[in-house]
Amino acid sequence: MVAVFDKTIGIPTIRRLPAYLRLAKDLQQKNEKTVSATYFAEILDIDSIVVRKDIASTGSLGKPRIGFDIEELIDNIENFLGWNNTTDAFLVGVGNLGSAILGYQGFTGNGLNIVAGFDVDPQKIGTKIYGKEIFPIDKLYDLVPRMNINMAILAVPSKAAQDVVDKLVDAGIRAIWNFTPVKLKTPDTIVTQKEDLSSGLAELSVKLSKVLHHK
Amino acid sequence: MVAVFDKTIGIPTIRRLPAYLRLAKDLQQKNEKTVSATYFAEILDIDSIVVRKDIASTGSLGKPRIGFDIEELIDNIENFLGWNNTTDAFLVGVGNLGSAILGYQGFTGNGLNIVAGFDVDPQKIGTKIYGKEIFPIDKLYDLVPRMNINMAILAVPSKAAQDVVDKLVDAGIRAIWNFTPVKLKTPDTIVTQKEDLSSGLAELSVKLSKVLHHK
DNA sequence: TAGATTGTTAATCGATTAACAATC
DNA sequence: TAGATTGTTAATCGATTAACAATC
Repeated sequence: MVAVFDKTIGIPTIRRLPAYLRLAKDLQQKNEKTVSATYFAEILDIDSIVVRKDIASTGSLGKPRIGFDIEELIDNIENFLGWNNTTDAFLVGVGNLGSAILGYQGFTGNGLNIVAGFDVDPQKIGTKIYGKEIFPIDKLYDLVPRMNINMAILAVPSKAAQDVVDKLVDAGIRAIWNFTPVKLKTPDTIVTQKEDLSSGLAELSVKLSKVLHHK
Repeated sequence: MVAVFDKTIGIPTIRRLPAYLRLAKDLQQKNEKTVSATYFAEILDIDSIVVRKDIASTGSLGKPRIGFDIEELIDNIENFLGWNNTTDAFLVGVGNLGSAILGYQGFTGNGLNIVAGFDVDPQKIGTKIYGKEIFPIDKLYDLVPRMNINMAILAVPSKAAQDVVDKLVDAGIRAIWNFTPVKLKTPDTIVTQKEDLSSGLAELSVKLSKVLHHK
C-alpha cells in the first residue's frame, strides 16, 4: 500500500517553518549559498534533529558536511506553505488592532497581501489607512467574488464576530484568520485559525510566577 | 515519595485556561452560579474530558450532575495564572503594533496593566497614546526599579530587538513578551514568550491549500 | 431512583529525543 | 583521509483519548 500524499506533517513542524524561511532569506541577502540544520538550531535554540526533520518534510535534501542549498530550501518551504504565490486577503474591522495589521510590513515575506479593509464606521468608510481603502461590510458580497479573494482577517469586536463571519462565508471566503477570542461557527468547508494573545500571556504569566517565587 | 508541588501542568492546558476564564466571566455576568465542563467543551469545540482535566489542574472540584461553582472556578484559574493580582508592564516600541497593544482593552481581564510606553522617536516622546505616556528608552533604568515593573512587551523593529532586550534586562525586567520574530538572547533568570504571527499564518495557509485543492 | 456529570485509571497517539549508519 | 553533517530507525516522553466507577 503506497500512500504518497498521506505523509501528514505535524502542526509543530508547520509552525516552525516560517522561522527557518526567515533565517534562510536573511542569509540569502548576505549572498550565502548553503546553510546547515545546525546553524538554524543554534540561532533558534532548538535541537538540530528537529530542524533536520522539519526541513526533510518540505522535500529538501542536504549534503553531509555542507548542508542545504539556500535557494532550494526557500523554494521548498514557500511551496509547502503556499507562500510562493501571494494570497490576497481582506481585513475586516479597522480598529486599533485591525489598523496595525493593515500597516504591518512583515506579511509580504509570508505571501500575504492585504488588499482592502472593511468596517461599519461611516467615518472610516471611503478613507485610506496605510494606503488601503476602507469599504462598508456589505461590499464584501460584491468584492469577494469579483476580486477572487479566499482569505479574510477578522479583527472586529467580539460581539460582532459571528455575524461578520456569517457574512464572510456567504460572500465566498474560504479561510478566516481570527484575531478575536471568539470560537467561530463555520461550515466544514471553511478553515479558520485563531490567534489568541491571551494564551501566550497565560504562558508568560505562569513562567513569571515561577521565577518570582524561585520555584 | 510525596511531591506536592511537582505536579507540573502542560503548556497546552495553560494555553486553554484563558478561554474557560473568559466564558466563566461571561456566565457570571448573566448571574449564572454553576457551569459544567460539557458546556465549555461544546462552546469551544474540544473534548469534555480535556476540559475536566484542565480545570482539575487549577484545583477546582465539581459536583456530579451540577458542575463547577463559577466564582470558585474563576478564582482558581486566575490564581493559577497569577491574574488575580494585576501585573504592571511597560511597552517598548510604539509603532503600529505597539500602539495597537497600548490601546487594546482586553488585557485588563487578563491581569495585565500597561502603564507606559517607550520609544526612540523624539516626536513620540512626551506625548500620550491612548492615555499612556511615552518615554525615551533610557528612562527604563530609572522607571523599572522605581515602579517595580517585572514585565515588558517588546514591539520594536527586528533590528533593534536584541539591543532593547539587553537594556530591559539591565534595567531589571524579569519577563518579556516578544512580538518580534527574533529569538532573543537572555540570561537564564529572564523568561520570554514569543508571539509569532507567522506561525499562525503558516497553519492557516496549509489548511487553505488543502481545501482549495480538495485534498 | 435514574441519569448526567465528575474524576480516575489505562490505552493510544504523536512529537521529541537518542543512537547510529551513510556520505560528502 | 578525517570528521562534520545528513537521514533513518528505535526509544522515550507527554498529551489526548477511551473506559468506567463514583456520586449528586
